[in-house]
Amino acid sequence: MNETGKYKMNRKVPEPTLKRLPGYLYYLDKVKEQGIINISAPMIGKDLKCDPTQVVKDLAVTGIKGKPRVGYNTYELIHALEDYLGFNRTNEAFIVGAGNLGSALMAYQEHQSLGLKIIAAFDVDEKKIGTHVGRIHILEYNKLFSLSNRLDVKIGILTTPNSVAQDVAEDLVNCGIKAIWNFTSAILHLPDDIIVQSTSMSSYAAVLLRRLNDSEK
Amino acid sequence: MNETGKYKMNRKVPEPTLKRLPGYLYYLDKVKEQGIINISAPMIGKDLKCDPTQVVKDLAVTGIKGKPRVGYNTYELIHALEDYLGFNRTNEAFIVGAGNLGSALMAYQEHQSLGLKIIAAFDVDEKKIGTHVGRIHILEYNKLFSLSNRLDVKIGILTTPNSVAQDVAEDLVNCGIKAIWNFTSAILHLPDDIIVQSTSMSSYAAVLLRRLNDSEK
DNA sequence: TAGATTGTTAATCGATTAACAATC
DNA sequence: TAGATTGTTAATCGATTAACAATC
Repeated sequence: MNETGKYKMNRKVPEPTLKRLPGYLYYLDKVKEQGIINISAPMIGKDLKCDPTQVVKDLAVTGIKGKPRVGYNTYELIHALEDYLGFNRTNEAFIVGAGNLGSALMAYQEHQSLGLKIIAAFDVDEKKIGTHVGRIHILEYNKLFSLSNRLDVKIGILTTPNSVAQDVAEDLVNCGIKAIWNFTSAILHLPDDIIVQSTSMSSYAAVLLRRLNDSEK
Repeated sequence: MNETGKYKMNRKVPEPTLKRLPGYLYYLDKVKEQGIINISAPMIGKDLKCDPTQVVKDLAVTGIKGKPRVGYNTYELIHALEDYLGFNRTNEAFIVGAGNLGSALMAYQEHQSLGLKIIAAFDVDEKKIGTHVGRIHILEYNKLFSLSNRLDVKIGILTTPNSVAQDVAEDLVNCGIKAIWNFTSAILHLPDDIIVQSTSMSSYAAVLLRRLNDSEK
């Protein structure tokens, strides 16, 4: 069968590749600012400390074509990456749990460059309800249901205490959320078609601390 | 040659394994609370949605022994994991950059269960210097050098703007820091013996957004 | 004892790296 | 043209999964 569609294929793009793509984007923005029009994979590889062949393979998933002996057009490459990752669209999200981490994510400016737009936050804490972080209002948790009825938000960011994570996740799914960015330690049991991306601080701490202890022998 | 030392070996433990270990720990704490004394790998695998063989292999890195037909002693297993990961020690850290993300990490209670103790924060913003988040004081950036002379802190948490990340990282290394937890998007170029753990929010966003778009076909 | 589970060794799977032909 | 770089196909490497013997 022939390859169709905007992007190269439907063969699932490996997660390690996807995780590397924003790194290229960040790097290319700096390259662009320096006025470099064409950039080659070996050059990118050198600056980013990774294999040039891998750079070629990674960039290929966006469908962009490079020119032998020249490299890739910086602008085209940036555009292709942003388009492929969805960073140039507006991806609306709800956030549940307006504690320390939740508030930080609300205030975190960089989300905007990812096209992530947090349109409302929810919490059960009376003291937080009615307040806001930046332009994002913190609403009563129960409002989640009525608000999701009127809007078509697909992404939910979960920054609640671990103990209520599963219940809240289920509520989010019932509200039509298709993807959950889970910052809790809870393992979520949800329908298979729901995309769950877990970002566990403790996983990173584990690697860091263990490697540190290894190095101290 | 014979295997020596407290832990099973010096064959490098795979990063995916290390990343999974805190998940077991979180799960086992809940199991312990339920009064379950012995827990088997197939049981853990079922609850955590992963392969039981993988559970066995993962847990083996801590050096703990299970009993056929019985499983592992819950308490011993928790202790072995905490010990292996260094979560039951006090791992002192500096944090540089007291913006939104930095402040959130300072306030984030869960770090304590990882044995991570942020003992001071540094920033160049006059308005922040002298204030504190929780019990952590925000000091003038230049104090980093004198303070690191008196203390023996090995971990630096980097939550500065991207533009100064490399410079600050170099300063940290000059101050005797051995491991850097990098929350910026910058690629750090540091001596090979320095452990760098990069936690990039945009990598997670990339995977989430791309998978979401894939699922919408 | 019988049988479930550990723990090790082998097979598979997937990602990275290498090789090389195509091309500008 | 000559040569650097892309892009594809093959080889390697490493992690996951399967198979099975040991054991309680």
